[in-house]
Amino acid sequence: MSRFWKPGTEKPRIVEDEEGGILFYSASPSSSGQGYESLRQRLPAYKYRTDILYLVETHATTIVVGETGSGKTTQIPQYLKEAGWAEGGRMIACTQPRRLAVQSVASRVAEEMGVKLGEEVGYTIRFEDITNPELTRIKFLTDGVLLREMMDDPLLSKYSVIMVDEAHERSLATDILLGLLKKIQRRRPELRLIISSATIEAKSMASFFSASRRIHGREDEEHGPRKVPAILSVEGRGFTVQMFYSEEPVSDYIRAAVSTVISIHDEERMGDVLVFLTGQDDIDAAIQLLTEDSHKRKQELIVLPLYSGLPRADQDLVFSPTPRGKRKVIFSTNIAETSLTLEGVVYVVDCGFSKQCFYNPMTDIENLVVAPISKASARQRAGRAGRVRPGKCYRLYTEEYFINEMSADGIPEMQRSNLVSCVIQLKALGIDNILGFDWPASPSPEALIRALEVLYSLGVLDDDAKLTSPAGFQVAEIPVDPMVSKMILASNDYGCSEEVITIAAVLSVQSIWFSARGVQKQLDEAKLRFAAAEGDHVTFLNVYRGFIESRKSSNWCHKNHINYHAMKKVDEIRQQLRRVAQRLGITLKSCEGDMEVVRKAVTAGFFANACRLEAFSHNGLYKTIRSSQEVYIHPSSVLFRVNPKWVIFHSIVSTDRRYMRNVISIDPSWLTEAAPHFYQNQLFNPRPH
DNA sequence: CTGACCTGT
Repeated sequence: MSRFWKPGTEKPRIVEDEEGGILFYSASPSSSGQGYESLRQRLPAYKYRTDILYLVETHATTIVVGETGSGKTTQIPQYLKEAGWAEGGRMIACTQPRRLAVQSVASRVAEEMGVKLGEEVGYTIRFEDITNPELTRIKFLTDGVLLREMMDDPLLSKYSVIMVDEAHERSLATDILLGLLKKIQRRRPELRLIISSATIEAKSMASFFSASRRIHGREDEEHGPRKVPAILSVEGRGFTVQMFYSEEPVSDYIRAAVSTVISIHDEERMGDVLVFLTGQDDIDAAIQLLTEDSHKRKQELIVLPLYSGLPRADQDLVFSPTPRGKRKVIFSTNIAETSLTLEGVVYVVDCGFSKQCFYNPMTDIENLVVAPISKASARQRAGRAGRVRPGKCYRLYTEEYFINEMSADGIPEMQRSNLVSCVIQLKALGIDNILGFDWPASPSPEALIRALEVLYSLGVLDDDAKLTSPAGFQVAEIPVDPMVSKMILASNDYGCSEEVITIAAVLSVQSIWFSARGVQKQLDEAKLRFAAAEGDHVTFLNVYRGFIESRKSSNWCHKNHINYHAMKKVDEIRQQLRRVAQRLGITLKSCEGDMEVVRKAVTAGFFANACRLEAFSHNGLYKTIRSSQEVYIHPSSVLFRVNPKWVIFHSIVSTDRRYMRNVISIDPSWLTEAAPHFYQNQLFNPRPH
């Protein structure tokens, strides 16, 4: 059982742990915080309490290397508060990359302190602000929310200490935040930073925060904290994990994973198995193989898939306790690497790959590809076997490959993403020299220049690459992709903001359609009930109207193959966008069914994604106007096989062909109307056919 | 004639 549970006392319950994963803690002893004192003192972090406080006092930046179960996330903010860092109206902030982690860590800390959540201890995530400006002293928040807060308070002046947790994950928001915090430190020497990171990244974090691009010798060494970061290592509470490697390279990792599971089951003592694969297809194939191969063992195995697209009820199955005499086998994507922690896992099988998204600034296309993982990822996966008792990890690659060929770290998201949103955020914070910005991991100049070009073409940046007023500031203010923001701004001129905000909300979620194996046909039929001749964006409006008319019924969604949770999110985003739009002076107005103005507003944001059907094309070949790239309408679009002459797409997925997803038909004259500078006269030049 | 790794404002 879990290390926090005293057998025979109370039943364990599930809450998030400090890695943002799920772990069994003992049930709360009572409503008072008294009972936590001894529990807190047994955490590894407690031994370092004095050291942590001393280092934070004397150093501008402290890097805490803390492994699983060290208690750093829940304890350090409390130590800081106890030492007086939250006095005089100041606050202690602690950021997390994920919403769930923010909520659970905040409620855990409130419980330990014996205070009501939302008073002394609070949290803020999108759509949810559980803080009290008068009372809150310790605030947990996503790093994305803290970035948004900077737009109102660029120096984050209400915080005395900012702890950035899980910095080794190198998410886009974390890296932007780190770059900006380094800048803030120069203006606010009294501010303290705590960066929490895994071992591998600690040194690069330290050198990032020590290196100064300013003139040396200016620093005032007699007063204030030391500028060179301190590094403190706190041991974790993970159990040892024994490693096993393939003797030879594996050609079919799905088959290898399944046979490894079978031999674990036949030869090893009880304990659940977690298998890391790359995606839904892998997982379905592996489960099919295993159930075919192991019908004899059927009564003993509970085989479950786990990926984010799975309905919530199916996801919850993996958390139910394994009955006595049975063994759970979970086939999972990367979701189990950082986002969720499964209790009871003793054996991990690691295929050595994951799906990763790479952005190509030359083609402006994102590619989702199966790629080898890094050593850091492999260690993280292996560590999932050592939370309950000593575990075993089976790597489906050779030890030689691990040592000599696997790269130490993954490529930070910053270096493989479209940077349009990132650049506009920095511009809104007054960072003029984007190319010279001091990033924790510099993105390629090509990606930055592409982002600047896109923003310039949207009229968001002027000739001096400064944010335009008011358009640039308005686009930065709306919490969606800049092209979507631009579309919302344009909707004000066309008198269709209600419709366009709904479309913007739908475009901001993964997919509103519910797709599962074997029901594609029913899904296609359901789609036809909502399909609009103008294209997918107008179809979304029909779906949303139906959802509202059904009074947001989950049953209605189910019957129409629509993802209820996605629609709830659409509704929340829509409400947020309406509030922001009103604040920016946009009139909320419906065009009452005039879809031409809606399509014009879409064009105003997405003119750069215009395509023309090739003359005499029999297979639906389009070419983009901007760069003559060959593209096709995705079969999931309502315009598939309709093939209007002129279309605009929202995004491209690249497989063997490049497919446009979410397509709307337009009139080419709207392009020159929306972006004369962008198209000039290239549209109507006759081309030889 | 077919795609959805994971996050976040």
